[in-house]
Amino acid sequence: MSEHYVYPEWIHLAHTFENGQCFRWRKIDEDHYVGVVHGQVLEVKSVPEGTQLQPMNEQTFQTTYKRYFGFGENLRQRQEALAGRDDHLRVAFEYCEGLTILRQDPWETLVTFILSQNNHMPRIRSLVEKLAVLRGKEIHYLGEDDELKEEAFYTFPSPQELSDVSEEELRTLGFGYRAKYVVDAVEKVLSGSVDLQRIEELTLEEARKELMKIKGVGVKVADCVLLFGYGFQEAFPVDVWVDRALKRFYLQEMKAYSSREAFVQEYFMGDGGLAQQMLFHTLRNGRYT
DNA sequence: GCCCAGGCACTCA
DNA sequence: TGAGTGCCTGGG
Repeated sequence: MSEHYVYPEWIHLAHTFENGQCFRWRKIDEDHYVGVVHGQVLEVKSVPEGTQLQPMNEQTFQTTYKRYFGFGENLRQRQEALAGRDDHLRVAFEYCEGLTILRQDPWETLVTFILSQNNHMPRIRSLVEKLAVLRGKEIHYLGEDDELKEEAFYTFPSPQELSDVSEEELRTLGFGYRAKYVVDAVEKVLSGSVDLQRIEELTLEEARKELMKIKGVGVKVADCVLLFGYGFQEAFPVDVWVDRALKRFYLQEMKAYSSREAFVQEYFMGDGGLAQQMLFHTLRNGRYT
């Protein structure tokens, strides 16, 4: 049996893993998931004392995974502050308790959201998985579940590992017109014309511009990468669902602002990313009547 | 079997 | 600067 570690903070795993911010977690049963993160197969379970991770030791947790799960970032207080703004956010707060915004690997997040455009979630999952099988490293599950032990898992391939992948090869796998976007992202990151490390030091606006140098990356995809990959808490990706929510709930308020962007920054108090996830998740799951 | 999805790029006014 | 349209594909 591999080592495990329990962090004394509870998060709602289903709300966190099944809200469209990540695509490599799989449900084993209630409050129990398995996924590939930072090059290893990780099992996560909600337990009475908090959140149990396996395999994990305290040092690895502190250096890598604490950040990934967004632990220790006053999530509840921030959600509560948003809930105080209006009834729509209050409803979302009650439904989304324990929803966390993950801080995933920027490269993986970038490619994942390039693949997300014009796609359903199950298909996004399938494409991400295909890419992992294509060039990722095979790794194995180290827990106690006998079925999972038999399975092969794959890391998400680095830009170097994808350097020899052609548009043609990706098209054959069903990537469609997004194939050339993935190839372009690999080229620009490897050549240094897009510097993924530098992005975290930029302002939201500058960071967006940098990411949008890549073909197939527009404002929506860039904002997803900045929020889910870099932790820009003020990033506010607007997809069809969030667009519906804004029009349905905030049309009047928005008119008082010079732009939608200005409204979002002011109204959600710099915590647009969290507000966006709450509204998206609540609306998409039919909790607004 | 058809429809359409957590968009983007390109064109044209 | 904004609206309109084509794009790959397979899950629902």
